[in-house]
Amino acid sequence: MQFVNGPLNLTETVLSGQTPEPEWVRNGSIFTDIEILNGTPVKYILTQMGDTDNFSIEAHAITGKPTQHSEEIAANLRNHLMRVLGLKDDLTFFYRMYADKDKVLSVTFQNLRGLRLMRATDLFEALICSILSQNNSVRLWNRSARLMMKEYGRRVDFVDGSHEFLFPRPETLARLNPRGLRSKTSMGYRAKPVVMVSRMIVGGELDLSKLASVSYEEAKDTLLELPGVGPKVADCFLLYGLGRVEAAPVDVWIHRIVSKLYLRGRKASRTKTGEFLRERFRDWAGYAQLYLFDYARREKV
DNA sequence: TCCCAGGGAGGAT
DNA sequence: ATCCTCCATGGG
Repeated sequence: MQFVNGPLNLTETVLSGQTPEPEWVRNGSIFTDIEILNGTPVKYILTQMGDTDNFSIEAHAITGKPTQHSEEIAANLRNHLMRVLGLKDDLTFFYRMYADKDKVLSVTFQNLRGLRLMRATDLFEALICSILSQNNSVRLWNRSARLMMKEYGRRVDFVDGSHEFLFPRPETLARLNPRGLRSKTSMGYRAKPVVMVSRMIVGGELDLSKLASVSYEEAKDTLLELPGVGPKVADCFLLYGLGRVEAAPVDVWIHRIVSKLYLRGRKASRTKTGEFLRERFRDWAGYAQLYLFDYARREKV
């Protein structure tokens, strides 16, 4: 890949529980996802070649019609991967800056080198996934998302005979009875806010794209008005959906590890923990949070 | 059986 | 502002 800043660990990145979209399907070191690229559904199969620091990404693209221009699709896919895998983020700079500056954070660099922030392709998808993740495990919210796609998403057939289901549109989810959605996806009480937010978008009360052009604080205040959206889900959407790298979602893992590693075991509130991360790491707060989260979860701190 | 998972809402203090 | 309790669901 051209114009990549620093290393990549594709497996760690995809499996790190981020909420821009449902986790890509994994088969060993091969990952599969589908996306609408320039109006065309594309199924792509990825493998990282080489190693973390000297890599390339091998990609096979499969489309729905045999007549599409492969060069254009390849270019679209390249742009898509650059964005969704955060390949422009200057990880080398990040590591260098905090190697001396923060001995706590830099410890996590050891095993997580090449871990990157993913970015959403679709804002609605990112918001719904973030809502599903509340008080839930990565495994379970992904299961609910997949069930929802299969039940309510548009089916796309590919030239190799396979088929996939897209993430449902807000119009579709807005029409549902929350209890029906709940029974088919086992998302529990999260079904109600999922439907309510969908209805707000369809009704024009909520325009997620508008949040991209306002300040972090203003966007967060707007998000906190939404049902099922508190500080953590709002920050997840700001970070993974809108790409606001100064956002630092505070979940149980971050709350624990920041208290332990930075505050000598003193328990700060979740609000204070978020403020601490944002003030300390500024434009790298999202990355600091990602590394501390993955480290905490991996080490079970 | 209890506790936990990338929490949020509503209420009481 | 901070501290309850409840909210579904499945895994350990």
